[in-house]
Formats: sequence, structure tokens, C-alpha cells
Amino acid sequence: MKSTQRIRDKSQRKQQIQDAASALILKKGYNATKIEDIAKHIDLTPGALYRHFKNKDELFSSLLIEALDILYQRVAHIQKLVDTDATSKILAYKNALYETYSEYPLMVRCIVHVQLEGGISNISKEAADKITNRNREIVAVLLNIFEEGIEQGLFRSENPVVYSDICWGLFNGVILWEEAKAHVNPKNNFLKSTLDKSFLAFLNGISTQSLHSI
Amino acid sequence: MKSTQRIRDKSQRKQQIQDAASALILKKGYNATKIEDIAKHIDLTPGALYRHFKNKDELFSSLLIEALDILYQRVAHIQKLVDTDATSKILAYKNALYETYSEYPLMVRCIVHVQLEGGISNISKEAADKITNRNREIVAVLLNIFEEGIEQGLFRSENPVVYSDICWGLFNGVILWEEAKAHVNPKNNFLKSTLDKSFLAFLNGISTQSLHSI
Amino acid sequence: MKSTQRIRDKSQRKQQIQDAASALILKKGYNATKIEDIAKHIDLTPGALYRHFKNKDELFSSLLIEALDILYQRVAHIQKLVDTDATSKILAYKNALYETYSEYPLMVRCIVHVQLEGGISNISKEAADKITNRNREIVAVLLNIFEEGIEQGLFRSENPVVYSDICWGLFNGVILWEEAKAHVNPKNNFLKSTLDKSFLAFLNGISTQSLHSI
Amino acid sequence: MKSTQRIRDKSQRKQQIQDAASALILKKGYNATKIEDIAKHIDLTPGALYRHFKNKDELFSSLLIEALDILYQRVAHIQKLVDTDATSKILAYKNALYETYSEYPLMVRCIVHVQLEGGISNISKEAADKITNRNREIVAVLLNIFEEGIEQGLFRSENPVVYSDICWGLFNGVILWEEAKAHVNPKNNFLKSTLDKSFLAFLNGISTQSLHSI
DNA sequence: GATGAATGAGGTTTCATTCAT
DNA sequence: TATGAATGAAACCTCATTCAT
Repeated sequence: MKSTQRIRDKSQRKQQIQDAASALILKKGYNATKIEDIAKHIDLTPGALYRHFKNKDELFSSLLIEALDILYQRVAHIQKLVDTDATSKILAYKNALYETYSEYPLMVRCIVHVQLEGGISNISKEAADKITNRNREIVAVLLNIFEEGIEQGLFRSENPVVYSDICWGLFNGVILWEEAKAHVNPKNNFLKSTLDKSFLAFLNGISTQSLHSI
Repeated sequence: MKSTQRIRDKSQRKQQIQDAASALILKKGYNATKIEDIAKHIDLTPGALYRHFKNKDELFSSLLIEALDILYQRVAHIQKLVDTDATSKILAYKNALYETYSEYPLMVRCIVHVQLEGGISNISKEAADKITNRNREIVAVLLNIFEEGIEQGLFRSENPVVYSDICWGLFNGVILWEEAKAHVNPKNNFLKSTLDKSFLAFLNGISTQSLHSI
Repeated sequence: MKSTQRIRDKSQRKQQIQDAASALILKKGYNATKIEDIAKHIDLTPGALYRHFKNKDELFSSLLIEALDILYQRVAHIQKLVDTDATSKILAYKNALYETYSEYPLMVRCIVHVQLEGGISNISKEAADKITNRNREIVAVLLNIFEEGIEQGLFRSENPVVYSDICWGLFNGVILWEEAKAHVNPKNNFLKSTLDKSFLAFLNGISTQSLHSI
Repeated sequence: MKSTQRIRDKSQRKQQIQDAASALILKKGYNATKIEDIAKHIDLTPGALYRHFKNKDELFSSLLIEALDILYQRVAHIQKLVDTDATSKILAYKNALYETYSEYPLMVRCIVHVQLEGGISNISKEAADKITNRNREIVAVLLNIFEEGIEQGLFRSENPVVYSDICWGLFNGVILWEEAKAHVNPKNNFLKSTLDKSFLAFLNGISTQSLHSI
């Protein structure tokens, strides 16, 4: 059907724009990435781009929302796992983060950008709310796992919010730091390995029993 | 003496500009902070600002350099401590980071900004080099402590670079995350406490013996 | 075809800008000619101008490059003339200079401006090199003619560089002087006539035989 | 006497400023030479400079006026020479030009600058008139010599204005051209020699008899 | 008389966004 | 629906000139 074709085309084009934006922002930073750059990168004109996204911030936030949606699907699934201890769930959570980051490498940048700039200015309330809520949901999962782990006596007794905050800080911080190092010296990319070790160390540090896997 | 007065005036004015810039960037983000905002904030015209800083990026980088210089003095001192084990030194390092951050709250933002934007564009080579070198020196101290700790058998055997990378990621990540939370809800500011706990957990996780202090 | 139309449009607009710039600089001088003046003169906004020229100096240098390219074509052709003595070739060279100047009256201004300001600051290395090289090529032609004339015994024996330097000084100097006079009193414009006489006098002065044409 | 001392001081300071301005403009061009540069160059402050010159253009024009006054004294003297033929007088005129230029190397730049920019904007009517009148007087001397030479049958019959225009163009043009060459390659400075040859060639070209001196 | 920080007006340049074609 | 030139609103930055000290 013609209309289906159209919709697919439109949707593909949208994806194309997002990919281009993602790649360029990743390389040059948000402010250094111009609308015209993005358009040119996929043989489009600035005007055409505005048929798909209301403005630059809306395009940017769409990247974040997409990543957060995928991430949510992945972490939501972890909650439901049975026969899995909290420690493994945290590691699964970390893997979900990492996998989503692999597919949407802009995810961390977006999150940090939002933190640095205190939000995204020119987006609809809906988009802003969606980001806030998804964030909350995603963090809530982590919180739940820590609560569970503490209840089960696996983790030392502590406010689970503290644990979840540390986890998020650790993830974003390590990604950011390793990205920066990889940017300077692209050959030595130990991102995944460092990330894994950081989580193992942290988990080991809050566990009531020594983890053999370390 | 007149000339002394003048020098103090000039130096004070420079500090004033840096303070205003720091406060505004902290509140609104780097790009959203306009030269005119900074100037107005201290009852000055934009032009006057350029007597003290060659351009916006140079002003910005001066904030980072100042913080890094102070930070370096503090961490350099840690290296020389005797009768102090590696674990305590890491905690001292973290405290140095936190204290410097308390005085120069923009420090973390700057570091992250530089990582996000891939450097600062309009600064002199000297300024850029200074930042790079100070950074290297500061990280080198951390690296040394970890090497020492591993050697002494206090920390599990691992590439010390991994440990130092995790530390930096952890510090920046936690600060950033807690800042963002405090921004949304200024009353609940658990930054220091969460940071302390994160380091203790991490240290505990990599220690060969359980740390009693946790 | 649409694209052809577009290209012509773009190219025409570029020409329009150059014409406006040329006219205004001729009237008011380079520094007194503002980007906004040029834009207004052709019902454009300053910003639109930057789609065609990277900056003011690049626009300015484009005027010079265009003139030098045309000039080169004209003088290069003279070299190849057979059955033409060196004296006639010099006169042909002078005519080429004058004709190009007639079409690009900014040519002399540009050359002199470059000499006064010691170059053009904000242009790409390519543009700067192009100017330097074209200049060299154009002067080289004149040099060759003088070498030839000296060899043929038409001109008194002398370093041909001296002759060519004098010619260039003479041309630019007379144009500049007559332009200034015409500026004060537009009615009495003897530029062409004075230029012709100056070259005849100079050629007569360096010839081994009296030139009947004077 | 105290007041005499003061006046001398003031006068010396003024000279100092003029010298600094001259040197800097010569090196960097008029627009690239900032008031603060000039002041710093002689350990002065911008404010102090304005005690001696009403504004930048007034300072600039003072340089021109001083040179023109000296030049006038020198060429006026030539008119009164007896037992000197017109040809020698022209050469003396050229020497006066060159000598003045040697002492006030900005002279040619100023003249050309005025021609390029169509005058000097921010100067008093008196200053502007002084420049115009001195110029006229100086040119008048040259004109007289040519009239005399034509009358005496030394120079070919021609409108003497044409001859004087060519002379001025030749002088300024050759100086400008050679300055530009010397700027690129300071070692090969043939300014004086080329200038002399240019005048000899020109004079020979308009003479009714061959000049032996060439 | 000197100082030099500050002004203020104006310049160049940038770019997200629009809109006639 | 796509085009891409143009807009327009700011931003950064410059510097001759002033003026309180």
C-alpha cells in the first residue's frame, strides 16, 4: 500500500536523521553540530529536516527518548527475573546499560548534557515529561533491586537510594572518562573492561560476602 | 602604594569576573551563559571583560586551570605522606578532590564539558597545554598511590590504570549525578555523604582485607 | 533545468555582491565599507552574504583574485605574440593592465591596499597563495618582455627587474594619482591619456633609438 | 625657565608619539595600529596620548603635515635656483622627495592612504586645508619646473600638468612597489637605485636631447 | 599631568528557523 | 514534498575615547 510505503519512508528518513545527528554530536559535541551539517551528512536540506523534527532540541531529545525507551524495556525485564540474585541482577542491569549505550552511544552524552545545561530548552512539555518519567522508571528498577538485595542480606544495610545513585554516577562517569581517553588515543579502548571491573569492585565492596567472581 | 593598589584592583576585578562566570555557568550552563550576563552581574560592560580575558573560552579555561592548580597542590602533598597506607591516601585524594570542588564547584563541570565538547576551541596553546599537563600530573598521583597499594598487597592485583580510571569516573559521575538531583530538589543534598560512601565501597571492593571503617 | 537555474542564481548573486562591494569600496575605501552597507545595497541582510563569502576579507580578496586571473589571461597572451617587438609588447601589456583596470577598477586599490596593510589577514592559505602566485606570474611576463627587448638591443642594457619594477610602480602610481584627482574634480578625467603618455615617455627613455610615435 | 622646559618636554613627548606612530603604522598599517600600541611603545597610556592629539586621525594627519612642511621647504628652495637647468631641477625635486621620505617614511603611505580612503575623516578643517594647500604648493613647484623646461625647449612640448602627474605617480608608485618588495625580502632593497633610474628614464624620455648621464 | 579601567557604539559573524518557489 | 537562500536575532568582540582618581 502506498501509504504504508510512505510511512516507512518517512520513518526511515527520521531514523537516518537521528543517526546522522548522533554520529556528529558524538564526534563534535552538541553545540558544534549544526543543523546544516546533519542535513548535508545525509544529502538533505535544512528545510527538509524540519519536516521531521520541530527543532534542534526536539531532534536531540528524540535521541535520548529512544535510548531511554529501549533501556527501559531491557531493565524492566530484569525485575521480573526469578531464580536470580540481586548481585546478578545488578550486573544484568549494568549490561543493559552498556548494550543500550553500544547501540545509542549518545545516551550518556545526552544524560550528562541535560545535567550540565539544566534541561533541554526548546522541547514540548510532553517530551520533557517523557524523559523525566522514563528516567524515574529506569532508576526505580535499580532501586528495587538494591532494596531486594539489602532485604536478602546480600548487600550491606544502607539507604538503597545511595547505592543506586552511586551506580548511575559510576556508569556515566566511567563511560565519560573512558570515552575521553579513547578520543585522545583511539587504539587503547578499555571501556567495557573498565566498566565491568568497576561494577564488580563496587558490588564486592557492598556485599556482605566476598564475591568469588572477582 | 599606588601600583600595588592597582595590581590588587586588577587582580580583584579578575577574580570578580571569574566568580560571576562561575556562578552563572553553574546555574545556566556554559552555552547559555552570555558574556553580557557575566558583565551585567558585576555592573560592567562586556568590553571591560576583554581587558582581563582574551575571549570567552579563555575566561572559561582560567576557571578550570585555577581549580586544577589548587587541586594539584593538594594531591601532590598526599604523595609525600609517610606512615600513611594507600587506602588512607586514596581517601585523602578523594577529600582533596571534594574540597577543591567545594571551592571551585565548576571544576567537575569544566572537566566534563571538555570531555563532551572534545576540548576548548578558542584558547592559546599554552592554556591548552597547561590543562593537559596538570590533568596528567593529578592523575599520575592517583596512579602512584594505586601502584603503591598493589605493591603493598593492600589492593587486589590489577592494572593500576584501571583503578585510577574508575576513581575518576566515580568522582565525576557521582558529583554530576548528585548535582543534578540537588538541582531538582535542593533540600536533599547528600552529595558529600554519597561520595564518601561510593569511595569506601569501591576501596572495600578492591581491598584484600575487609575494611572495618565501612 | 532547475539545478542549472540554481547554479546561475547562486553565481549571479555572488557577482552581485562583488559588484556592490567593488562599487562601495571604490567610493568609500575598504575600512569605511561595512558588510551591512554592501548587503543593503543589494537588498540583502548581512547574514546572507556569508553564504557566499566566508568573511569580509575573503570577499575582498575574491575581487582581487578575479581581476588578477583576467589580467593574467590577457598578459599571458602577449608573451606568445610573434612579429611584435618588445616595445609594442610593453604597450600591449600596459593596455591589458588598463583594460582589466577598466573592468575591475578595484584592482589597483586592492594591490595597493595589500601593500599598505602588509597582506590580507583573514583569508585562507589557498587564497593568499593564489594571489601571490598570480602576481608572480603576471610580473614574470613583464620581466620576460624586458629581457627580450634588452637582448634584441631595443632597450638600454639594464637589469630587467628594474624596468619591470618601474613599470609596475608607474602604472599603479599614475592610476592612483589620477583617480585621486578625478575624485576631487570628476570632470577632468585624463587617466587614460596620462597613463599612455607616461608609458611612452618611459619607453622612449630606455630605448636605444628614438621612438617616432611620441 | 620652567615654562620653556615644559614646552620642550611637551614638544619632545609629541615627537615621541609621532615617531612611535610612524614606526608602527609603517610596520602594520594604519588600521592595525591601535592607540594603545602606540602608547605602550613609548611607555605611555592611551589617556596621556590624547593630551597631545585630539584623536587618532589628528595624530595621523600631523605626521603627514610635518612631512609635507619639510618637503615644501626643500622643494620651494629649488625654484629659486639659478644657473640650474630644468632637468637638474627635476632631479633635485626627486631628491627632495626621497630625502623627506627617508626621514618621514610614512609620507608616501599617508599620501596613498588619503587617496585610498578619500581623505581623513576626523580632522579639523584647518588640518584638512593645510594638507590640501601644502600639496598644491608642492605640486605647483614641480609644475613650474616643467613649464620652465618646456619653455626652454628642454622637454618635449606637452601639457606640464601631465608631466607633473606622471612624476608624482612615478615617485609614489615606485616607492610603494619597492617597499612591498623589501617587506617580503628585506635584504634586497634597491629602492633608491630603482627610483633614480626611473626618473632618469622618464626625463630622458621627455627630453628633446639625449641625456648623457643615463 | 598621568593613569588605565571602563565605556559604548558599532562592527563582524553565526545559525536555527522560515518560506517562496 | 523538497529546496536552500534568506532572515533576524543575537552573540562575540573591538577599540577610539573618556574620566574618576
